[in-house]
Amino acid sequence: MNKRVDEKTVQEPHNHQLCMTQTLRTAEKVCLDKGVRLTSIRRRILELVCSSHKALGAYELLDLFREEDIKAKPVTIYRALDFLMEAGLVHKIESLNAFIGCMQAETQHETVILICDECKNAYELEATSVYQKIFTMSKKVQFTPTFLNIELHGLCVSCG
Amino acid sequence: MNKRVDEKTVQEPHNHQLCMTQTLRTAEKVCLDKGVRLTSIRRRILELVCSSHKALGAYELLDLFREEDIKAKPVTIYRALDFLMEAGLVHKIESLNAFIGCMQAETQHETVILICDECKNAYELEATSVYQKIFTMSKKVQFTPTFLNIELHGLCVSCG
DNA sequence: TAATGAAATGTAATAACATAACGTTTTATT
DNA sequence: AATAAAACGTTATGTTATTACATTTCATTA
Repeated sequence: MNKRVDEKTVQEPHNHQLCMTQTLRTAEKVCLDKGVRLTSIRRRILELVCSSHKALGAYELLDLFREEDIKAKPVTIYRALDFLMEAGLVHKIESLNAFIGCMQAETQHETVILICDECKNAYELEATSVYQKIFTMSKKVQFTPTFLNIELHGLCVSCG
Repeated sequence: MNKRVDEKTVQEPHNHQLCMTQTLRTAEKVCLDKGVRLTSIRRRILELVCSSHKALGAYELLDLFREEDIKAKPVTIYRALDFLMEAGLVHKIESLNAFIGCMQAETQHETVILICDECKNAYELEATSVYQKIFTMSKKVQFTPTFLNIELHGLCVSCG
């Protein structure tokens, strides 16, 4: 059992081992489809990001990564995170300068990120209609949208 | 005419001198109502933030502020920004680590921030129904919302 | 109106987050 | 095996933000 998993604070209680296994399998598939390489460093950092549903900072990930590779430097982590974000396997939570694994990298995800300010768990809620509404609004003022970021802070069911 | 104003890139062309005057007047009123003090430092930093519709970083503001107070330090700016954000007079754009003045501090503002990635102008669009929808969604998963941040990147009418 | 306490500001140091530049190694392809 | 591109190593530094503590300013009231 992974010590970093705190199932009580995950929004929907789940078998996290299975959750991770599936996420990693999806990652393999996504990278294969895209013709990009999920190297051992990238894979390991994805595992660390996904080892819980807590948003982790780059330097927290660095500390964890250093448990196995003492010589790792910040840029190692940032390069891996850039790759993983590009592949849609990891998202950055801008308001925390922290990162979460994406549990639905394959499927469409126009999502709102729910962030518990107590336990720092974060997860995504599909919100396509919200995206559509905002895109429509923006077009009315002749704004050409490229990327939408929605972050909702609050307390999760366990902490609220 | 203020050299920092670039009217072409403001979404709705406007008399920016008037825009600033009104924003500052609103700020006075908001602070009076709240019983908090809009000191000269705070007022000056609000003026700088509002001198254009571009999102400005704290250190950009520091450089501008230092034109008048060479001894100013980062914490001077951050303290003023904290105060102004608390009062709802300034918003932080998390995805840019930058700040904008709020043109509607008095009235309700459940807004989407539109950010032009070309000219860096940013402005707010009222989106109450979007907020309601997201709050409703979050409550369905027993999440207690406190603060919602919506940032839309793209190109404004002048740059698109 | 002087005493007082709270709020605001000054100052120095440092923490936290992120990237640039350049050399070396690994990998896939020929 | 030669080659070129991608990935990674290493050092340094740039950027954003806060902590801690001293001093000053301000509003209150004794």
